[in-house]
Amino acid sequence: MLEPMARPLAHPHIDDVTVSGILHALSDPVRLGIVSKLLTSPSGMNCTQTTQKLKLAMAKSTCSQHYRILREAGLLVSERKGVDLSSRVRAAELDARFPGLLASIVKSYKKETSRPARARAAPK
Amino acid sequence: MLEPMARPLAHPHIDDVTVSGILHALSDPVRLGIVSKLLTSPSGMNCTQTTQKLKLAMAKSTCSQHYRILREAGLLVSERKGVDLSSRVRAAELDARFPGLLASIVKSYKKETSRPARARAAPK
DNA sequence: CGCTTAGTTCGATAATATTGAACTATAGAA
DNA sequence: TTCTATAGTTCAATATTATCGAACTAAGCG
Repeated sequence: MLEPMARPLAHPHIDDVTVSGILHALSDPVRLGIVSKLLTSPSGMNCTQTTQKLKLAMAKSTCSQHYRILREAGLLVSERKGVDLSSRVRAAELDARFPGLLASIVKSYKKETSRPARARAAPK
Repeated sequence: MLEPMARPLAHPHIDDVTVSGILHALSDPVRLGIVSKLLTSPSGMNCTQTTQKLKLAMAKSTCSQHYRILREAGLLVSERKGVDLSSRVRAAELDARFPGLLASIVKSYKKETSRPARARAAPK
């Protein structure tokens, strides 16, 4: 009998990756945090580790969606590693297509998180 | 009698501008196009000119919303110039807060628009 | 004033995102 | 092999957000 064949994951060709797509994917603070974290996690990271490391409370279905969005925008490659799905940033490819873009975004993000936005007048 | 006082436009303090906010604002191709165009339009640009110059067909209410989103994300300053509202990019301030970010995004956008993404297998 | 140009606001509809529950995939134990 | 636990995905319902036309507000001009 044939292999059940794990459902193929959608990874766009690097030439199909768009700036708008990248910005949309990273416009969510959670996803930006994921990518930022992944860049310094050479062995990749899965959903569970993500929720732990970023100290976020979110449904696993939500985490799954975030990864799907990042993957479909061309930011990540995901592959099965035993029971879990491990993802990494397509850093080299992305930098070849849009030199400096991702690095610039992550740099700004880190600057921001190291010193959060000032307190609002009316914090709602 | 007091001035009718034009409704004040919301312009966030530069320290309240966030990376996610910027990326979200620019994640829409129309808005990215507007900002890109504005950067080379020193005298500013209004909604009508935007629709013309970018050759876009959109309701003026939609254009108004796009400008509102860009303004509230901290990307633009808008001011009345007689009958119309003229907007410009807060380039210097933004570059001081997030060095290179906007320039990097616009550079990538221009690269992309100068040579569009390759044709899809199934252009739907 | 009254007319024209330029935007904004509003109400309805369409497109996205979030979540818990149910389902699929893989590894390891019995 | 069958049973269990772990890790994600898919689904259906709900909540946000975006788009559009229509109605309304602001500013300049005759």
